Amino acid sequence: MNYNYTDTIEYLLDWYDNNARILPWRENPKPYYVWISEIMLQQTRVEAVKIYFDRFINTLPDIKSLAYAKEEQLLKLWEGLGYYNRVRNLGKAARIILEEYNGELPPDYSSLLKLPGIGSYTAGAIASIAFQIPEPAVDGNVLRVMKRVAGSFDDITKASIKKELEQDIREIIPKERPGDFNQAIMELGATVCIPNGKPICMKCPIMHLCKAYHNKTEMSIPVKQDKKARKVEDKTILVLEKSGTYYIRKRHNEGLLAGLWELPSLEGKLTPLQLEEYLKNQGYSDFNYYSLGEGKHIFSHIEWHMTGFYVHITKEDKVAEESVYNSDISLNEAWVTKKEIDEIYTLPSAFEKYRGVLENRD
DNA sequence: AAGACGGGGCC
DNA sequence: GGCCCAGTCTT
Repeated sequence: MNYNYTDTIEYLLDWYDNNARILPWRENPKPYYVWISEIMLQQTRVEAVKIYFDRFINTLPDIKSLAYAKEEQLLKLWEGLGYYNRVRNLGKAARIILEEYNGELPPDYSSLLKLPGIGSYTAGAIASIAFQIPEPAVDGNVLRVMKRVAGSFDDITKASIKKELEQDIREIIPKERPGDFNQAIMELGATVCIPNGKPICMKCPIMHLCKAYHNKTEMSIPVKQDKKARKVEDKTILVLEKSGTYYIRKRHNEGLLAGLWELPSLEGKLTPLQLEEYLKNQGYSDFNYYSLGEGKHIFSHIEWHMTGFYVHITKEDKVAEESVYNSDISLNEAWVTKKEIDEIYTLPSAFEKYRGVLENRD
């Protein structure tokens, strides 16, 4: 397939020189900064990443500090960004880099690709941007822009289509400014050849050679296979309060929000009567409660429909005290203050609505 | 090849 | 309410 790549390069780089946004990780593109920013940017918008990036590199300024950071701290720095395995993989990769690469990111594509959390896109991005190695960095932007330019109705959700485009770009990527070339296409995709709504073709430096523009098919490209509907789950979220502390517990180590903390969330939508029964079973003998109303949180593949209750505990059975005390050793649950939740524990955004009612004591 | 994995902004 | 974002990993 002919994308008129050679012509494209000149226009693209020239446009990039005049239109690149000023971004924190662009000011000093050292490998560590490029790496952190690229991991954060996976499936995440530039605007959301900015604040997280600055805080992260100020707290953990180099690979060594990242390698030695505790998982609790890493998760806290990532709280609200989502896809939490990204930051766990960052830590793992940092330790591999210390052991196997003398503490420096390896300046070659295949070594980068082997590190946890780094796939073909990120390996290409780091190689080209941080090390000026001519490797492609094909993300959603690049797929969209290139398929529009080519006027192609290929289904971009297919892995084979992405691989093919990577190979095509590998053959024409300029040796001089490979990182700027990759970033130019992404920048074009993010600001001109946009995903939602109508692309601003009049501002595009390569509109004269864009087949989709010529054929007026820009709104029909890229083609993506339909994804299946989300599963809906009913949940009951509890804010259990006892002498100014709140009950939180650690989620299962596998699956959604693995290993993060949560306000107790029960399967299904409990009625007040069922709630009282549950609380008594838990050993709470005296309490009062009120409804916190409905809430909804949408994940990529699941939708939580929640109902919440605020429960003030005034008395609990000896048995319960005992069991809480015993299981406390596992560190899987805790009664903590709002301040401690804010500063130490990672509570994902799904609980935001109910987290909002927590108050500091005194 | 398909599904799991977060969260938020824009239309 | 749906789409999709500077994707990767697992099954």
